[in-house]
Amino acid sequence: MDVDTRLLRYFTAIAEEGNLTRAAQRLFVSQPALTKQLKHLESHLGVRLFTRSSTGMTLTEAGRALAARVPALLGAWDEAAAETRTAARVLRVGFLSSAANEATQDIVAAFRERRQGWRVDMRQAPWSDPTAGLAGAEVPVALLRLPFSGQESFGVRSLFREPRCVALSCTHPLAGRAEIAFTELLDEPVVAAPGGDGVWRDHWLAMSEREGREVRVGAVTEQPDEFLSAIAHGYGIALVPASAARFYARPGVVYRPVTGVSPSEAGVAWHRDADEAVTDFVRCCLALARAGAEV
Amino acid sequence: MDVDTRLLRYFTAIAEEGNLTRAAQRLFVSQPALTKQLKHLESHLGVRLFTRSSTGMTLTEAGRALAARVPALLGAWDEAAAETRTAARVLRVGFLSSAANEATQDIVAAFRERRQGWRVDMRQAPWSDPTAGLAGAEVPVALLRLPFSGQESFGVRSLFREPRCVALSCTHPLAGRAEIAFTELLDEPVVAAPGGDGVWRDHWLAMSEREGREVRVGAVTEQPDEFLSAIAHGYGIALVPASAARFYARPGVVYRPVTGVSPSEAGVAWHRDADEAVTDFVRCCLALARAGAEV
DNA sequence: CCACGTCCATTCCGCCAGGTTATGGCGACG
DNA sequence: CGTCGCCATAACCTGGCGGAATGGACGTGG
Repeated sequence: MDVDTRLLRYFTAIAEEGNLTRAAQRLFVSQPALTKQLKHLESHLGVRLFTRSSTGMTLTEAGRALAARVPALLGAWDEAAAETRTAARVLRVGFLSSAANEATQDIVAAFRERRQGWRVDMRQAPWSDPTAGLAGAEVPVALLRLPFSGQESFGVRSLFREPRCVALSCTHPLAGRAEIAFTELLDEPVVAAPGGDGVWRDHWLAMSEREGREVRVGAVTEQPDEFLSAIAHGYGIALVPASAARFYARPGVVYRPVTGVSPSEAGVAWHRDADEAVTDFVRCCLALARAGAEV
Repeated sequence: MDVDTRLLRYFTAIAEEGNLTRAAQRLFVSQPALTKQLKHLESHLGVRLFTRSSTGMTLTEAGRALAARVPALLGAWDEAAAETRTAARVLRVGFLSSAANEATQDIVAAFRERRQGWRVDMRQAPWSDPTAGLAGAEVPVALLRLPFSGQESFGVRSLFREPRCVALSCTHPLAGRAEIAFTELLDEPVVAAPGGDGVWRDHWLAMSEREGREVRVGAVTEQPDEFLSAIAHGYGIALVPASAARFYARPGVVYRPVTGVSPSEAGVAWHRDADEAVTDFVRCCLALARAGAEV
């Protein structure tokens, strides 16, 4: 009777992968769940969309007809949603923990100054999505950390750089040191972000500074509070922006400067086909980035 | 995260009614269910779509923007589904119990002759939907009984007429009679179809032949088997097409000719914007209607 | 020819979204 | 000021979704 966008995304994933198992892991669901959903779609349409074989799934004539239509359907929905939000004078902004630091409030204030009567709806994203909702079209613009994979398909501007430091438990042997060389940390277990995103994860694990040394993952966390408690429990250490010392001070957690790792870069990213409000927001970001960089 | 067509239909119903309670009964759900679903949609979009008051719901600016888009979205989906079915060489045909009688098989055969390699997918509709799925766009074409309300918005052709007779329990006092006058039946309880469709229901209750006499409804049924068992149990009598005697003979149920009621008219109806396969099917119906009428 | 790997289907189970009924709060209206 | 209509909330129930484990069909390599 009813079809939702999820079903359509499932369908395209299967079509593109040509393989249920792989499509399932790409969508982060189990293979039986996909089987079942696909059956629903097929019985809803009364049509077989794929021919199954032991080598995989291939689209039928009907499946190809549907596949040709689905992107337009999903696009039309995203567009309608974006237009609705615009009409409500609400700008939804994704962000990653403290992505833009102290500048965030100023950016929002500047935007509300520029667009009287608008509201800014800040949505914090989990670290499993370094695009902060941009990739899933949940937000048209986001404050985040660079680089992230898939960056090329969005508009991206750098806002400022800041050094990275290390977060460790106050009980850690190195906690008393004023400064730590990254080479001293190569064998420490780390508290990492989940997910498979390559560039971004590599940056925070400082893969390029490890020269091939293995990473031992002591814990995986999605959100700041989980992260802090993992650090405090001594499950591992982690590289964080220097500003974390101001934003995430907590008993049991200390932050120490680190030498030998590249700085972190904060940025703003947006969907290419976004509306005027988004470009206004980006302008505000850029205007305030200089001020923020000096903090 | 995901939106389905149901949510959009709910939304338009609320927008059109301007009143949750009425929209709820139009959609055959409870009012709290609508409240909850609407909240989901609003929080998904991060936008208030209606302003609530004790006089009802009125669209906000954002709500109007969405309302302007939704028909196109739903239409695009229906279109994509129709095209997919066409590509699969499947024609889905809605029908109402024995709508086209013996002709049905011949029509299907003729269609398969005309369109080599096509399959016809017959979907039986419940009597709560006299359009046999046409109104909900579940099928592009249907075999049904005329008249039904909303008829003007579809293509409609009459196929044949046949007399109506009365179905009654074999224990009924009149069961032994060879023929019955409708005036003798005015005080009998009847087994009726559910739902509010005016013209169609009135026709089967023979409202215009009752001259204002009240109808007593003894039972309401959705499907032939329910109907037959209701008749057999003596919950009431009912007018049926004369052909029912052939299609629905059953122990405990007798069919008797009735005088004083208009005949029943079988027809084919289709969506105006349907594709070639549908018009082919309609042609087959018309070609075989004459043959069927003589049976 | 068999043993194994791959891929899709099936089964069973826990859980949540979406439904229902009952009830509360609030403004409009007589 | 009582009453009615309308929407929100609470408590509860159930069907469907998703997960883990398993089965079955097919191809492939030793």
